[in-house]
Order: sequence, then structure tokens, then C-alpha cells
Amino acid sequence: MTEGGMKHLHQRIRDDIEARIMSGEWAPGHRIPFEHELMAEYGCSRMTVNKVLSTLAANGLITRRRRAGTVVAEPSNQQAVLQIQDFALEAARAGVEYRFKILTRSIEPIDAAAAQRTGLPAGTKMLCLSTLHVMDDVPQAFEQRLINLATVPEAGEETFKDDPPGTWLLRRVPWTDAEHIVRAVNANGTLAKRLQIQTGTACLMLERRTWQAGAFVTEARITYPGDRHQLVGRFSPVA
Amino acid sequence: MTEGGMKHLHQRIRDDIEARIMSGEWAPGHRIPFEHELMAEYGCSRMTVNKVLSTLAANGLITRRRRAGTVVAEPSNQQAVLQIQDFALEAARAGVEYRFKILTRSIEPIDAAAAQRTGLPAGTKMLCLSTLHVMDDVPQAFEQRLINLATVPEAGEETFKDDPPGTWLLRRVPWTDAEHIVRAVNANGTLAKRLQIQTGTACLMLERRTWQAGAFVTEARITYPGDRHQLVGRFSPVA
DNA sequence: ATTGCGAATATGTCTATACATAAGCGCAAA
DNA sequence: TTTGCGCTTATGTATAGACATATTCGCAAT
Repeated sequence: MTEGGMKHLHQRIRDDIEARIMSGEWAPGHRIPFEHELMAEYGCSRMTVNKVLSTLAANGLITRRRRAGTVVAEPSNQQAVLQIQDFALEAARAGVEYRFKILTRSIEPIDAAAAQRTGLPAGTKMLCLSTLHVMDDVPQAFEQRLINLATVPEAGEETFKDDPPGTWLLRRVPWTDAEHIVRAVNANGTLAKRLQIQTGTACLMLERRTWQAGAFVTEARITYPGDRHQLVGRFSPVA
Repeated sequence: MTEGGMKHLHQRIRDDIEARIMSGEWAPGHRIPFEHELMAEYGCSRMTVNKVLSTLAANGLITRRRRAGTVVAEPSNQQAVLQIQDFALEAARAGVEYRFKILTRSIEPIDAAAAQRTGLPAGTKMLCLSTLHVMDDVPQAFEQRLINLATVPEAGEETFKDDPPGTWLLRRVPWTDAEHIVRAVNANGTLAKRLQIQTGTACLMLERRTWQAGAFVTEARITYPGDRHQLVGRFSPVA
């Protein structure tokens, strides 16, 4: 006569340990039972216990050291995971019309400040684009983008007729590393006019740089009017 | 006479597959060799291959389905992982003095707007704190915090003499879920005075709410002067 | 007290095997 | 053409055992 809850053993052990950590019963620094103890407690092989603990360690919930044993990890540096919105997707979901407009487009050697930020040598040829994202005739964001033509030569020929540069790139060039910076800035005259907001309005500026295996791909600076946009994210330490 | 690179097989298989995905050689949707094929290729047991692929699947790099096989995952919704700065830590690292000052403190029933945001019933008793974070006598951030006394009753007695509320909570109450919102706001008169900035200056406002096993713990709204602060994060799809 | 060394031990990696299970595929019946 | 059923197959979970390796601990020599 077995019980109703017939989850897999792996999941049951994992849930038990997570529950004890999350509830605070096992505080950071607390020693977790040895593998052979858990093995006896759950009546399973060491491999099963080991796989559970390895997974938890990979997720940063526990810390393992040979011979020393396993302890509950100290709470990690706090971090926020934020979704970066895709206008076309959100517009479709909300049932409103989305358009984008390439305002400027040129191929130029990289300027000194950008060379500094990206680590590229001075004089590298970049495709420079500025784009306005519009939903229902209301400007939602202004995007300034640099694309490294050495890494993405085909961008030089692209007209970006169907997809905005960000979407186009995401579909074409895989990336291995990204850096994000979020700032708050007051809109200057030019920006205010483009976004149809008052000069001085606080705006969110998201700066995103991506690399592919060490080679710089692109830098985007996207500015959102602060009174209409926010970055949102949910996060749970347990995957 | 074995070769120099004697990493573990697990890591070698993983590196190989990751490299092929990251380079674009295996595009999203591409079918990955079956476990028994990789097993033959690397001359190892299926368990070893299985553990590698399970790990990659847990990291979201590949998608596995019984019978159908394993394919490279579609690029996920873009997200930015941003570090939330710990003033005490950063101050210590930079060798400057850090202080915080509790400006107001009261215990009140939750107001309607906050009840809406947190999902708590109207009238729930909350500890309301506002705190100023100061480094080298320059205000760096203004924090407004609500703490749910039903979940953290001991906060009612706490004086927050040694640690600011955020640090105190983090050490005492484990959390299982968090929600973050980042906004850009123009400083109003009161805030400008507290942060010693000009009225209207763009500020970053980080709103963070946490829960522990479904029970609301705390809400913090931290406002940083936009001319001095930014949120930064690095992210790589491979853990 | 200090240092050095060997034994003990907890975790790390890997194998060979077994059975479970979801899902695709083809064939046969309607 | 469509529906339903069973076979096949790829992954999911688990075991018992083996050897590797990083540390810690205690003991002995200095």
C-alpha cells in the first residue's frame, strides 16, 4: 500500500532540502547531512543523492567541498533579473499597431568614446543607426545602435525593412556575452522632440553591448520615456 | 603518453557542444546527436552523456523531449541581470565611509495602493521606514520600505542600529520570490532636498518586493540620483 | 608550540546495467 | 481519408560499484 504522492525520489529529496533552506530551518552555514546519511535516510544510492546535491550546488543554494562536506550557501549578491521588452511582441499581444522608423543610417569609423567602451581599435568601421519605435502613433523609445561590420559584414547591405535592427541581429548573430547598464537621464531638447515629451522628463536609458566569442557585435542605447515605461522582472532563487 | 589537456570528460563534452551552439554552427532548432551517438563519439557511457545534456537543458541551452530527441533551444526572451549594489560593501571596497540614517519609522495599517501592489488584505500592520544612505557625507540613495509584521514580527522591536533594514532582513528572512521594477523619475522637492540634488533631476527608482513561500515579506523603493548611479550587469547564457 | 606526514573521509567522476515513460511512426480497421 | 492501436525509440530515473582527489585530522618528530 504505497502513498499517493509518487514523485520521483530525486525531486522529493530536492524539495525537502530546498524547503528546509528556504524556511530558514537550515540557515546559511548550516552543515547538510553527508551523502551517505541522506542515502540511508531515503534508502537510495549515493549517485541519486549526489546528483541532487550537485544540482543544488550549481544553483548556488549550497556549497560543497571535498572532505569538509556540504553547507547552506551564504545569500548571494542581490541581483535583479529584468525583462527587456520586445515592442513588436507586446504590441501584437496588446492589439495595437507597431511601427519603427530608421531616422539615420551611416557607416563611420568608431569614435573615441565608443572605442573605449567596446574595446575596439580606433578606426573600426561601424554601422550607425538611430531608430524610433512607435506604437499607435505614439513614440515609445529612441534607439541608437552601433554594429561592428567586422563581425557582422552582412549588416552593411541590410535595409531593415521588415525587422528593426535589434530583432534582425538577434536572429542572425548568436551572442555569448552581454553587458547591460541602466541609467536615468533627463531628456534634452532633441530627444524630447523625438519622443514627444517635455524637455527634462526623466527617461530610462538601457545600454546593451554584446559579444560573440570575444568579438564585439553591437551596442544599443535605448531611451524610454520614464512616465510611460519601466523594466520589470521576477526572480526565484530556485530554478 | 596522454595529451596535455586532461580535463574531465564531462567538461569536454559540454565545452564542445556549447562551442558549437555559441558559434552558430548548431543554430536554434538544430538536432543534436542522440545520446548513443555522443556515447560512441566520446567512448563513454550513456550516463555521462546524459548528465551533460541534462545540465545544458537545465541551463536552457537545449530542449529535450522523449522520443523526439534533443534540439538547440530558441533564444529566450531577452533579459538583463543587474547587480543591486550593497552600499556598505562597496564603501568598504572603495575605502570610503558609509553611514545610514533612519529618517522616519512608524507602524501603520497598509494603505490602499500598497495593499494592491502586495496583495495583502487592507489593514495589515506594516513597519514603515525611510532611510538615507550616505557615503563620505554625500547622500547616495533614499529608501522607503514596508515590512510585513505578520511575517517578520521581530522587526517591530528592531532598532536598526548596526545594519540598515535591507541587510538586516536579508540575514534574517530567507526569501523565495522577488519582483523588481526599475523606473526613471524626476526628483520632486522633498526628494531633491534629501539627496542634495536639483529638483527635476532624473533618478533611478528600484522597487523590490519579496515573498517567502507565498507570504509577503517586504517592499523597498530605493531612489538613486541619476547623475551618480547606474545599474550594471553582465550576463552569459552559459553558467 | 610547531611542523610534517600519513591515514581517514567526503565529495567528484565514471561505468554498465535495468527498467520506466513519453511520443513518434506505421499499419490496420473503420 | 481518418481513427485507433501497438511497436519502437530516445530520454528519464535509478542502482551498485570503482577509482580519483582534495582536505582535514591526529600523531609523531622537531
